[in-house]
Amino acid sequence: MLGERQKNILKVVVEEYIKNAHPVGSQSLCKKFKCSSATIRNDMLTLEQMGYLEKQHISSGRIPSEEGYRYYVDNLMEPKKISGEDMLKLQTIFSNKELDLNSAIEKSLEIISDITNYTSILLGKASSDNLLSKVEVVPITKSSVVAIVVTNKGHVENKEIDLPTHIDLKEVSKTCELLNKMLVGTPLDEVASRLEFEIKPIIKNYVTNYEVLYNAFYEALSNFQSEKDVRWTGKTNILKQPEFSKVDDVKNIISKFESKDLVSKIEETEDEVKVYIGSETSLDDNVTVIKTKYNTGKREGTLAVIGPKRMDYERVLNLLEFIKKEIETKGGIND
Amino acid sequence: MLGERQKNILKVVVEEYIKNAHPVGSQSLCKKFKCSSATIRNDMLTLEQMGYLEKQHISSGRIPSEEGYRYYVDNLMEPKKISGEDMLKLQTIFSNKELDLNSAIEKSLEIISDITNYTSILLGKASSDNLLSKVEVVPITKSSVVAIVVTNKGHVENKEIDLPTHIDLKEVSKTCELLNKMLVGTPLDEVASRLEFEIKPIIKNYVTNYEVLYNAFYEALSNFQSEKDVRWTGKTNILKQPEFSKVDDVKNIISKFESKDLVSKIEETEDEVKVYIGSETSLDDNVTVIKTKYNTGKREGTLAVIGPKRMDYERVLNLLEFIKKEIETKGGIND
DNA sequence: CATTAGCATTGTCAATATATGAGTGCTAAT
DNA sequence: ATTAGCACTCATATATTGACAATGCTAATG
Repeated sequence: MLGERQKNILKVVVEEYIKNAHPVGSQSLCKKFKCSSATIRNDMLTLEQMGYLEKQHISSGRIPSEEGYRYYVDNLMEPKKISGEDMLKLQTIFSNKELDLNSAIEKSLEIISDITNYTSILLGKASSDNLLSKVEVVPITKSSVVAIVVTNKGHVENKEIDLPTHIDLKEVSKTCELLNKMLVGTPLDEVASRLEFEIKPIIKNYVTNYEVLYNAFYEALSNFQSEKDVRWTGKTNILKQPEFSKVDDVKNIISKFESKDLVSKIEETEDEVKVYIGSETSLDDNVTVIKTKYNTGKREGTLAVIGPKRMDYERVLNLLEFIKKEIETKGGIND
Repeated sequence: MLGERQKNILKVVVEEYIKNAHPVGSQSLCKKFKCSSATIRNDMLTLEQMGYLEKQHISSGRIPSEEGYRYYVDNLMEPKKISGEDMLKLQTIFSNKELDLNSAIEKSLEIISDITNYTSILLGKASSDNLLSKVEVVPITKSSVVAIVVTNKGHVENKEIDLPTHIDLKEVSKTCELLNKMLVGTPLDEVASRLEFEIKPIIKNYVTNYEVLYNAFYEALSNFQSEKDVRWTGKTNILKQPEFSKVDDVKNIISKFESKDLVSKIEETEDEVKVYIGSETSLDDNVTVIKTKYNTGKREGTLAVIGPKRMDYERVLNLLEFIKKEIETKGGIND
């Protein structure tokens, strides 16, 4: 078990390191703990043996290990209130009646990125419990139409369909009507299968040239299903952090940001605001991700802030909690 | 004026440097030119004095200057034919009847990025000569709708509109009908002004609660106007090039990539395939951009490849020219 | 007059040495 | 349990050196 002073030393080391990004030596803590550097060193040694602190080399000061951050977040951090200044900025956004919810969310993430110099991500509109709400077809040229699909949560996707020249436009709108009649209310992830097993047999009888048309719609609708809406704010902010001073680290994190499975890695998260440190992120060992889902009933998505492990946990946690709450009340009221 | 041998030396230096990224010394060219290193040195000196070559330090080999690359592209490069291998890859894409044009274009840029390790960009659907072709409103909840706008080129945009609770849905669809009647066929960049000066006076009489509704549509439509479609391929490829071995250069180019005016910087270009070197790019002095517009009548956009100044000019130029031609024929046929 | 051989010059790069300073671990004394 | 003191370790910074790769220049050559 950790003694009281040891806990406090760990807390101070984490907070100092968060602030300055410099390893913390024993001397610098003497006044604060009213004891000699040797005493601090002894405690630090214990903390290191327990896995909470590390050294970069044998004679460097201590920095928190991943477990150290974790212990700090779970036990040491005092959930101070969000600072008045921060709160003010956010409140003016959410109380602005002119601003619709989407824009308010985006703006609030911009503020987070600005004041913290971290990167934030907004993942919108997970398609899993979206229901198909309308299919629309708009002719573009003689041989092509745009298929537009709208969900009950207001998510819109579109796909251009090139038609074989021998298809009559009437056939197309007939198909569209049918799709509307039969598919409205279907969860998006079931659309493809229902299309295949329920619609296909029927369309066969109604529409003369059903096969080409069916294929086109099938591709359009299933393509839609997989697309996700991702909004970055301050994508390169994290590079300003001193931990990213080596080329390889920079290249590495950037390519992670561009990778295709990033969305799924961020997306899987809980309802509450949660902290994922280093290896817990399944994204990159050098970063911390603080994220949460929001759900207004009408709309849902994920908010995430990505920063160095040396992230200002207290502040970001507070900010995200506040924003989540604001979104959910503002979203609720407007319903 | 440059002598024949001098031109050839410049040509070889550029090509060697493109291939190896190592400064080219006088000795290494002796055999090729059947003369002593001193002779080469003299010529190199002349080339340096004329601004075509540079040294990194007093005793390094020579590398091409920006003007050197320019001279090479304008006068020295022999527009060899596209290599059989490259052509084959691209042709299979464009001859694939299953693939629609958009996907074919994207796939072809993927290939360019793959084989060259450069970054490519596809800018779709410049809105300037898009005509508004349909406005659609889909109700989402009691107090919100999605406005969907389609252009004659198949570009779709949408915007959620939060309605004040006291507005009847019928008012909304009445407004929508009116917009369709009056705005279809209008160039996108005129929509906002026509909305204000022509529609507003009329809507006033037709719709009881016109103001809120008008504002909502105004915002939605003008917001739409400014959005652009950007597709990156191999966004981080360029970082693999040896010129990006310093942190600051990497951070710099990445933040340029994320900057908001990037689109406009890339977009302004000519119909033919053109080369912009270093400072000519107005993007970053360390890169070369080769770009072109394509226009199939039905669809238009910009293709661009971004690489180091030490870019393989011949190859990329050929690839882009080929793709542009393929797009325009394939696009034409499908009309 | 263009070309060349020869040589001093100038820079990079890698290896080596050297000093400095920050911080530790350990031990013996308090 | 705490502390003072000391030897030790390592990072960082700086200077020195030699090997090497090119260069510019000059004087000789065909």
